[in-house]
Amino acid sequence: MFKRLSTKLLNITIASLCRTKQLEKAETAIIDGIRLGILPDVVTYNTLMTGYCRVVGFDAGYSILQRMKEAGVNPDVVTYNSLMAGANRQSSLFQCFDMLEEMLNMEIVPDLWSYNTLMHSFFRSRKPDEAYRVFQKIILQNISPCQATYNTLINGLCKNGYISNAVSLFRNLRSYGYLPEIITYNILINRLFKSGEFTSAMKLFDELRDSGYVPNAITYTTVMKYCFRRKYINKGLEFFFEMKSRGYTYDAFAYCTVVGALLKSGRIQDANKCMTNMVKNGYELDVVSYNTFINMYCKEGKLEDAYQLLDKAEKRGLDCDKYTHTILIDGLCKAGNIDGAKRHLNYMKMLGFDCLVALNCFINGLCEVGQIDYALKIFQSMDVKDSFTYSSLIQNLCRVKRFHQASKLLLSCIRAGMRILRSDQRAVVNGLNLLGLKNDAAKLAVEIQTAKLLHY
DNA sequence: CTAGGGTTAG
Repeated sequence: MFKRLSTKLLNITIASLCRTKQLEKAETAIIDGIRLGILPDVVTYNTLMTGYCRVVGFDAGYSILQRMKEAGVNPDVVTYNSLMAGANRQSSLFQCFDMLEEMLNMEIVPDLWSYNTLMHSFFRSRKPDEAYRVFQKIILQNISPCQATYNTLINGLCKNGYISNAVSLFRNLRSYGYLPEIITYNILINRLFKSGEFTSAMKLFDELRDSGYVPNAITYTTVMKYCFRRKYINKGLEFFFEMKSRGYTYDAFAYCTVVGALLKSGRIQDANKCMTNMVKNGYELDVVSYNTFINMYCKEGKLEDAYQLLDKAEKRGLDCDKYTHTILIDGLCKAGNIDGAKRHLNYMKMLGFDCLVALNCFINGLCEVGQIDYALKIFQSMDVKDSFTYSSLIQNLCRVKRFHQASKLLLSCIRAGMRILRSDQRAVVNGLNLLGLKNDAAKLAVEIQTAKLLHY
């Protein structure tokens, strides 16, 4: 009896340590427990495994499976659900599937959560048909879906372009005996915004309030973000004040959203005040918060402070991401430090990050200092480009009246199926006209129309 | 074990 109670206590300790990412301490606690004769059980290992999946990754989590077998503890359905979730977190459908198969081979019966996770994994990998088949399997096996099943389904349908199906599922939830939760609203509101349906999303937001729910931090952060995107800065800020008045400032998500918008709209002092408030709240900075801070310093022109912060983040053991480096490269370009930007870009490449946005910033920076031909050379060396890449070059080619080159780029952009700013298109056509090249201008206009027909 | 929110370039 005493021992069972102790294992329970051990498990609570491990859970708390894993939640706060203190894996080493969790390991120590297990060893200390064994010394005292408290043996870890399946729950101990499952908890530890979840921790490793979250903090390190799937492989690290999977290695726990070996350890538990060696310790003579048999894995159960939760073990495999946890591994499936770990695989899903790093978007590995095949590993998720492997885990399901391994579970079946071990004659462990999958439960609702196994299917929820598998469905989620299919949706994430853009396989909506397979995902839906998992849902049907749940129903056919007479397992009662839970709220999360429907939430996952609604989110996945939206993500894969079936918004109207998701909306009607949402509307029918009551008839299946489920009340939409706040999380269900949040999912649909976010997805409606993401697909450009601003008005419907805002309507659903009102409906959420009318249904007697109080929006939570996630609802507010979502709504704010898309208000800001539409340049409704003050409207977004009103929501921020409203959420603050409700006490929802326990994490950095809202602050980063607000500061990002303030920086974009040039309200740098306000951004600074906001960040100061965030720090005052005592929240420990994570990578995104650092990025936002670094971005602020760059916009203030304080590159040295920005680099000092990068240093601090790295010393704290945080893994900087592609945003961190892109922000710095853009900062260097905007400060006119092309050599520095080039150096940082090489460093970023060496680290293996996706450099598309950083390269776009660099191209922009090169054009800004008149090195268009160098920018074109970079452009040609890129194997992935987007409309931003084209846009910078087209605008700058127009600026120096190289309209023929601009029109070539414009056409290849549209032919590659990318949307491009109307103002860019006009600039090229008008430019040719201005030079008296009426025929070329007319021809380009026709070619643009034809290319668009094929793609939009 | 689980579903929803944040940061980059025109």
